Amino acid sequence: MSKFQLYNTLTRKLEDFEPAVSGRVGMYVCGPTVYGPPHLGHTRGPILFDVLRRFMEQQGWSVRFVKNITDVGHLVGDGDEGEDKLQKQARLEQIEPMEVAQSYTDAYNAVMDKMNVRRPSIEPKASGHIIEQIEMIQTILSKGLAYESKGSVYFDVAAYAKDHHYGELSGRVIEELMAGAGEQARSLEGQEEKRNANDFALWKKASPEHIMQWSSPWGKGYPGWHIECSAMSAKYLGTQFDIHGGGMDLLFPHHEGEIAQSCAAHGVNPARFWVHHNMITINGQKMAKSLNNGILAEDLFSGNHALLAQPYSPMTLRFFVLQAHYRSTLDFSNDALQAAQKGLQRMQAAWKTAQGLKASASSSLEMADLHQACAEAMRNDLATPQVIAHLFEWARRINLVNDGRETLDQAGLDQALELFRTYYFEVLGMQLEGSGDDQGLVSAMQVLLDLRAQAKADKNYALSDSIRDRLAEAGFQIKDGKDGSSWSRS
RNA sequence: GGUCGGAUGGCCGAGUGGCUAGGCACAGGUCUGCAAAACCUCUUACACCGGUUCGAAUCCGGUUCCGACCUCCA
Repeated sequence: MSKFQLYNTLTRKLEDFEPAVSGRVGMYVCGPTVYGPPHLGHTRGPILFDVLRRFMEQQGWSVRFVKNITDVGHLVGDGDEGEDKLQKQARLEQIEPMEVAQSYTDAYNAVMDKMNVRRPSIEPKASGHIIEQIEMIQTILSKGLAYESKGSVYFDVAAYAKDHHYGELSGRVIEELMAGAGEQARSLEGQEEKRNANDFALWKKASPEHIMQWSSPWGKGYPGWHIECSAMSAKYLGTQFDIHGGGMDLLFPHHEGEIAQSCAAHGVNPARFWVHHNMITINGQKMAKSLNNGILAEDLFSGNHALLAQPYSPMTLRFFVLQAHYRSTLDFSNDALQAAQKGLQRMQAAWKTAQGLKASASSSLEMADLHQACAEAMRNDLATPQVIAHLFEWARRINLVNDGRETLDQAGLDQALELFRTYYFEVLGMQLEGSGDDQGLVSAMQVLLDLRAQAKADKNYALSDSIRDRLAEAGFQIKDGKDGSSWSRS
């Protein structure tokens, strides 16, 4: 059996993955910055790392999965209110940043739940780990790799680069960064306090209108963008853990900064494997506010968006995302989503069919080969598109058996059901949709099917067709088979 | 400008040198009172130009386009 191979951005190669501590995996993934409702871009990473976690658990490893919530930083007068206005308002009318962060955290998790993304083992908030971050900054300061400047603390990239390789993850060359950063970076706030344009903030002095701020040895302020991940991952997973994940857009400067901070403070790269997923585009273009093509997850689910022809369910989204490899860009379009939706329906129908199959005395086809193929695909850098292709082949075989063209004995049938359960539900984390149908609905539908069967027996086709058509309008599809009729949501 | 990654059949999308991924759409067929569903068939597409090789979508070089990052970003 081949080993589990995972692409490591650090080495830009596929490598055999084994947990450093036998049987136990530590994984940290950069979570959302909760300053707005989750959009489609926020869905791919969570789905990928959920699948990675599920797969590793299926290998028998226990996974501690940490995903942070970034709730510090901006949140400065979200509605553009001036300071005066803010101060004059009654306290309860003021924007309370924690409340804003909480509501977006809830919105994020609601979307995750719908997509059947399991909650992490630990979901630490940056605001709850200010002390750890301050301690880490002090450690870096004590090593002479950071400096204080006007109430802020900056990481000294030039000093760090003397003994370390700054840029090892992103492939940036420090000299070029030093040379090129000049022009564009000048306009940024706070540049004049830095020794070098590439230095990044570990701690930022809070301006008066900055509502979220904490006391520190350097005065009131708030932590820099990269330090939270370093501090929290070290706290919950140790100074070095197995996997650090995130989007490719975080490669630089965020993850490069994390590596630098951790190497400075702890002397090691925090993660053995760095795993990055690619971006999502819409009709071939990147999502951007200026292009007005950003789609919120909830918009996709409701279909309430100019670019969407119809709603698409959370499972359609999950299925769609998994049909592309995580390191490829993935393009959203109505055509592509509709194709995914159709395929998903076919897959689910095959599962229902499989559950109703009766065993034959002997098997005319194998199922073990598919099981093997799915396992191989997953071990090959999480080749979920290939797993799905194999599951479609599984569906084809199930349908052949259902049509009486092939047979499965009890063992083969059990094996078939087990395969689908393992890979479709457990590893890919798919869920049946429409499973919210209660028993009353099922019974009522059976009454209608019985009436229609009677009408057909009486050759009253006007009536039987009317039942079928009206149910279709109501969103239920009737399927006539040899052994009677069944229904599904269309 | 720098760094990195792409260009695959009508659409999406796998493909880690030889063994035609898969889905959707279209078309033909089986089945059916008619449909739908299901099943079968739809028998090779890889930006361009060179090169390496017995053999290249896959490796090397060049060209043209596209994208991400370099500034908050999943």
